[in-house]
Amino acid sequence: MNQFISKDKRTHYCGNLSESDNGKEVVLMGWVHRRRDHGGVIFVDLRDREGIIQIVFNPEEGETVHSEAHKIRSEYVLAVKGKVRKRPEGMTNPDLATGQVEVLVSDLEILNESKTPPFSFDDDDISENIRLKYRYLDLRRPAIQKNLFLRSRLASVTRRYFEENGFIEVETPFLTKSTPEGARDYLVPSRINKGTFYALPQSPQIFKQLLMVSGFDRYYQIVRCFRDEDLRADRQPEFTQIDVEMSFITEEDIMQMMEGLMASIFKACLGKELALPLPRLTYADAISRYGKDNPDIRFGLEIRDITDIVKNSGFKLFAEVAAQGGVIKAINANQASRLSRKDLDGLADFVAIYGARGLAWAKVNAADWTSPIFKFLKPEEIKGIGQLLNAKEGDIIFFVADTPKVVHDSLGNLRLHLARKLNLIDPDVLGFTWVTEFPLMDYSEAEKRYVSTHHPFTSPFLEDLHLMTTDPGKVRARAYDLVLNGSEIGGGSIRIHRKDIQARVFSALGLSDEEARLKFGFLLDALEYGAPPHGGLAFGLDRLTMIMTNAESIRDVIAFPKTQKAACLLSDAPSKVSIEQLMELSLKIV
RNA sequence: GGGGUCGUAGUUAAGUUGGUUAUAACGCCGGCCUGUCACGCCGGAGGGCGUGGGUUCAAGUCCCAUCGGCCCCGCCA
Repeated sequence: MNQFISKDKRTHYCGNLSESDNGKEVVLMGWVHRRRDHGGVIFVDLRDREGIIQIVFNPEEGETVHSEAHKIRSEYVLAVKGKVRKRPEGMTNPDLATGQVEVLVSDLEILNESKTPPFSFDDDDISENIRLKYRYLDLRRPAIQKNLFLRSRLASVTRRYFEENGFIEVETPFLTKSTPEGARDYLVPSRINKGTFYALPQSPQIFKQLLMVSGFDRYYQIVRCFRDEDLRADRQPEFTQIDVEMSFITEEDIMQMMEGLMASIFKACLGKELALPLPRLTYADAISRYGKDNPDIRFGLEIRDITDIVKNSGFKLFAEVAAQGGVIKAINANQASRLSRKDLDGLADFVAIYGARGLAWAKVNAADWTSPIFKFLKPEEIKGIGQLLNAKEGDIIFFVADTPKVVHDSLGNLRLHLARKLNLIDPDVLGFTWVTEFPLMDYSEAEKRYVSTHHPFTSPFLEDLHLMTTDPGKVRARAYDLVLNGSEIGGGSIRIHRKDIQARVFSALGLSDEEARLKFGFLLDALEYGAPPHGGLAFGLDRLTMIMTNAESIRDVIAFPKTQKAACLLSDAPSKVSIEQLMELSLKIV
């Protein structure tokens, strides 16, 4: 035994064999994907990470091997030696990459048996429950392997790009200090310092800024980050960031550098050329035209403001909303008249999710509209709306009247919903856009104060500084997000490097000197020792991989993901710990 | 914190207004078969319906609670 592994080394991957290997003696290792036993000849589809090859056991080639082959079952691990040969005329399999050839086996060793797997590796609709419990089997599926190979390539191209451009990769700590701004932290109790806690980083933000103070000039890191917030199809509690920071630069320099990175990645991973520079939108435009700060620009259906047209409308709701400082906006779903009355009612339910109390609609006919609100509107209003939205016969216009936030949320999401329903998105188009000039701060109703849109170290536009005390919501930030196909794949900013400006921002955020010092003291100290002008950005590696692989869930691009309840079904984490462990940490469960 | 949806053999699903031994396909096991590639043919085993209560003569079907998967709102600087 043990002829294989130690002596007869593997010569080829299964999936790499082709006609050019015809006649070669090869040694293969792999898993039994399927077995077809014809009584005489036995076919086995042998699978490894590169693909599948049909191997043949023929009784005429040796009775011992053939009888051993009878024992083979699904997912057994085999080592075989044999000769590659072209398949006989008419016996090729065009559905298989290696379908022109097969391997006639002369030696077989069953390296390991396998229990019958709990699900089929061909099946696409296995419950995630089962998939995640047996993740090591789920990961045998070629589709998922392909995702992880692309992810690895993406990371590798990224490293090469940054090395070529003079960046240094520096590791920053995972056991660090809790920063109460922003997301919830994952906490780690300190045994040595009882009653105190480390926090796992939500991002290496402060450390990378410190590295700029230290003079490293150009830093990057592919780094895990942690946020203890609720999960979504594109959100995991631990995720990977491509983290970047540069000194002595403006936003133009960063954006250019990052566009180069995107071009390298898409070229190397997907063979796609990007047209640079990438398009740009201001935050204000993104919101007003698309209702979102992560607009999907691959299709139209843009939002139009009709407040001025209908503020004195005979339709009382519009007039009232306008009088109360709300807005009335609309989108034209071109040629959507095939939507049924039932569909339209469904859309009203859809926008209700985002707080809209109603969804008015109008089917555009040659001479008039079919619409519940038609009779309330004056002819000039109908004309004005029709012109602004370029309405043609067969179109359906949708209206929402409410606060700006509700209008933008509901129409922004309705726009996406309709695009999918009406099949308006070309899957081959890459909808890149930068979104710039974010507001520095938003008013938080929950906290009754202004909070940072991005983070408190983001530099304001200097020309907006005078608004800091009078109208903080109007101050623009030197921040920029990169959006791809309606997904925020990265974001960053020019940072504050001057202590006086940092103090003004903290004060606008309602942070006292003491509080600021308590939370970020070490950064503030550092800014006093010759901090260079600097800025950076971070990409979500998982989300980028998701888009590039067309994955529907972030779990499909992460080897061992968590469920929506933040659990790992494979390892059963999180789990209870012993009382001894708790005592050692001086912790008590309340 | 909230809304929605799902949980029935190993897997994927079907199970009408509650009613005899709970279906099917694939998989699995056994037999036959020398060219298939979702091989074919014959035969067989396998679950008591996520869990715990309850209503009822009778519950997979109704009610309550609970656990878990997924999607979404809030949240995610």
